[in-house]
Amino acid sequence: MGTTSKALSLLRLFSNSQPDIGLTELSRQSGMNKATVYRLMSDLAEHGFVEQIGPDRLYRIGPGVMRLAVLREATVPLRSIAKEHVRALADEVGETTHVSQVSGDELSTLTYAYSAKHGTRVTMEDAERLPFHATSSGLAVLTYANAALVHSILSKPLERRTAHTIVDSRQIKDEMKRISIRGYAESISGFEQDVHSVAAPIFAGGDMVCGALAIAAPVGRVNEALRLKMIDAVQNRARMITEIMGGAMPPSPDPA
Amino acid sequence: MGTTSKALSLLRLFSNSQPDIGLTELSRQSGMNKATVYRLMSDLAEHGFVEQIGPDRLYRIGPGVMRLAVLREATVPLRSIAKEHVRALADEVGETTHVSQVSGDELSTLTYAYSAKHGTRVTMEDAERLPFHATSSGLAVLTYANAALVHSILSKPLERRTAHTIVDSRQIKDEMKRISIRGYAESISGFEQDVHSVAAPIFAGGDMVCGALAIAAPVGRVNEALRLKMIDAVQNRARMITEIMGGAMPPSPDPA
DNA sequence: CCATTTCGGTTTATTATATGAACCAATGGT
DNA sequence: ACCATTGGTTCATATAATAAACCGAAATGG
Repeated sequence: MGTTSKALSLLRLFSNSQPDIGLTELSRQSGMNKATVYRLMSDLAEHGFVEQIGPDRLYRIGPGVMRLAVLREATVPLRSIAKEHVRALADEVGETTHVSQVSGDELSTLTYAYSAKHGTRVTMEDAERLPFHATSSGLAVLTYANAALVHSILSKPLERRTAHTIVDSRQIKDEMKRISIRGYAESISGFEQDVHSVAAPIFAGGDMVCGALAIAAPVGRVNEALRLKMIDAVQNRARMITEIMGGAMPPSPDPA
Repeated sequence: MGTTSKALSLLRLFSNSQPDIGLTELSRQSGMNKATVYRLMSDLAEHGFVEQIGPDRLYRIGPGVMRLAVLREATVPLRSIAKEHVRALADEVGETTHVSQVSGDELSTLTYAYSAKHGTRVTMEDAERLPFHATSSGLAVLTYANAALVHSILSKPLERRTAHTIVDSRQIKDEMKRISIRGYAESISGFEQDVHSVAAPIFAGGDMVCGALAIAAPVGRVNEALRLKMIDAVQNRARMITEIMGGAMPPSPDPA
């Protein structure tokens, strides 16, 4: 692996549940030598991608990424657009909504919104990585993704998250065919127990899938009426976002 | 220079006025060999920091930075907080406002807001880099920055942006002393002709300066009444943001 | 319509750079 | 008082980065 890739892969270790990481811990989790990690992190820090805080010199994501993010949003304003629609959709349906975004072979939460309608709700986490095979968002994206991404995901063993997680790649492919016909993906307790979610793909810049819009509700609350409402609403909103992003839904999926 | 630093420095070439850059152009502007740039950009693309678009394969900032940005905001929510206050301040004063953020030895625009009160206004640019010596925001930050940053900025020659730009480091230091006493910085046509701006520092995590809040108005509109209003409002808002960010304004600046 | 330039990308011998084991000094818990 | 752990440093070794030349394709222009 190239040195640059090593440095960038260190950034992947940071997450919402692990926002601050020490030098030794980074070395452990990355499998790289401590001296190597030290130098790489110093390089990253020099450019503001990470910063060190506190007396124990833990690293965290730095201010430098914000400039790039503002720049990104200036050209591809997916997050700011998603924020509005995620809010509107949550109010409309009365359940938790979120938009996730593809980057390489990762799918992660961009923004989400809760509804005040019910006391119980599905809760979300910032910048959470979503597995493609176990979430409705992931399946929605995978269905319209290029063959390279599909292969990259399905060739590795699929993690069993719950008793309901589909971990057989053949079954996933069958499901993808159904999704391409219906136009939406559905997952019942496949990722988190007692979460029922539906999702629709978002396209940008031609017919390239760039993410997904999803609604997630507690399983017990999803009767057939709510389910149909969720499916209808998520598809409509996803179409709206796609249109604003200058994208187009492919009329029929790649039959290959 | 380390390989990682080279790769990251390539990202600095992207800006609002130059969001898409080709391989050869990157090579030219960075002074690095084309093959080197190619490999570095490939590494960056692999991690979603850049992506290639269109038939001419131009590079632009990729989706990967958004995940990091969301993560950053989850721990240091400067931008989301700034957004609200920048909006409120613009409405309050009737002029353009913005918050900028320090990253390493760079200061760049995080967010800004316009007021609809007047037909003419100072316009801003996303993710714009602001020179420390020629803007009120820059001077506000520099005044409370650590000695290393001050030296790093003032030891290099200072670019003359307009006829009014102060380019003598001794004069800058004198001005910094005055700023530390007054609590705000002021710049009249130092960066852009006919722009009068005032700024106050923002602190976070102790007494570390992390950015600045500023108001900018056309020179012709700034009578003494408006000027005093701007100064008062910008300081109040900056204090509010600092408080929310868990920061503290140092009672008296480093006398060194 | 052919010649030229420019583009993104690739190859390969050379060389500069990254690496990792061992080693500090400092801190904190037992 | 001791041991374990932390962040950080050193330096010989080996690996990975580099730069010039090259390629095919697509514009450019006379």
